[in-house]
Amino acid sequence: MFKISHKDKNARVGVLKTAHGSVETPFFMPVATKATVKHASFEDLERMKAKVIISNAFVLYLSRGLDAIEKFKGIHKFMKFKGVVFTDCGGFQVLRESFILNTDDEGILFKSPFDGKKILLTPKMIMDIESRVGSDVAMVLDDVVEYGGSYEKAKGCMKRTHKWAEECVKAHKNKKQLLFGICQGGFYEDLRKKSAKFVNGLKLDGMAIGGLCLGEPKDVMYKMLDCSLKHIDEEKPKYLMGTGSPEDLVKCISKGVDIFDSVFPTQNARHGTIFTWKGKLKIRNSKYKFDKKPLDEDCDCYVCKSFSRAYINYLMRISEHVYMRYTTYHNLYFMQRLMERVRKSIKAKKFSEFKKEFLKGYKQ
RNA sequence: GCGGUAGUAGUUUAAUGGUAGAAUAUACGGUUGUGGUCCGUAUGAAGCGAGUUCAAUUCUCGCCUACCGCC
Repeated sequence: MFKISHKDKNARVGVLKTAHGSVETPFFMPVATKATVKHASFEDLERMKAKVIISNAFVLYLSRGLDAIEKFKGIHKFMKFKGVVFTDCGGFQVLRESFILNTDDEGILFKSPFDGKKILLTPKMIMDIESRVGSDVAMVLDDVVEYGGSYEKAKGCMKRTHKWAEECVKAHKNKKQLLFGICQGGFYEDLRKKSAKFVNGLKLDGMAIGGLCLGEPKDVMYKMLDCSLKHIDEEKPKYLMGTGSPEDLVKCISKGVDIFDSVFPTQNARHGTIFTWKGKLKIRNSKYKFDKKPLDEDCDCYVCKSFSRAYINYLMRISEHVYMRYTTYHNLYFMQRLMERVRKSIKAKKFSEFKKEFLKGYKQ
């Protein structure tokens, strides 16, 4: 399932083997919650060589996409996506106030944003849904606590997360599908340790660290990440959920993280923040009004080859929404190339140099 | 020429005899397991002149401008 091929200190390159092909880690997954990456066609994803995406099984279920997906014998054929698909479980949606009604030990009671119906999501149920979606990697149901939540609350969520993880392992029957666990623990060191140890002990194909990047200061996030990573077996694939800024990825990879997903690159793209090898560029700013340069001078994506900053700036100012397609494409392309360079440098045992140089050049 | 109506941020507008509110535009930030194309902060306004009044963007008059009607 997962094999580490190269190591450079804590950073590593590995291969994750799934029902729809093998992919090299570290990698970044664009988010396709509702079976599409916003403003990116699958042709676009193929062209930028994004081989893994993550969808949300629970949202697919709520949006009544499941019947059609089953008719197509799985989400890959439904979306016409040739790569690997992860599915998230809906646990993160507890942080959306308009979405959640209540949580107890049995599961999470949601109010569907699509039709207002009440739905109790249980571990068993999400395993069934994820299996029907037919993703390559399913995530267990977890209970996330917000930043600032009390120790007692974080502890309660953690215990629930553990109980549900056991139930998911029991309910998971799909042999073609890998199952990843998620550890929690809020922002308390002892809980992080406890949770990582517990979930690490279950029969799972990979380990995710959840509940981070929720608005906490960076030093807190890295501290909590360290606490979790320390208690996860080295040979397991390690997935940090929800983190997606270029600097964070490079830093987290140096700590041994293999897999990432986040809306950060796509959301920033829609809001006009462009990732470049020299750092963030806010394409709406007036200084780009007449700029003939490409979005990123060091990028060879088709957007950078075709269009000027002035043009994208203009499209955004007049709300011609096609700019989102261009900026989304560029940011995701950037993430893919970043991961390529990371893997290459680890293989050459030059990751720390790469990291140092990248972070030096990448201005906030 | 006569009569009517209206003049408030760049634009569209609100309220008011006493601190002129918003939307949009502009400027700059933010965004991290997607409730979206979002959010935050800042800049920015009474056509001109006179009168009444302690105080006028507000009431009165004149001028100017725009629109409408009439000759």
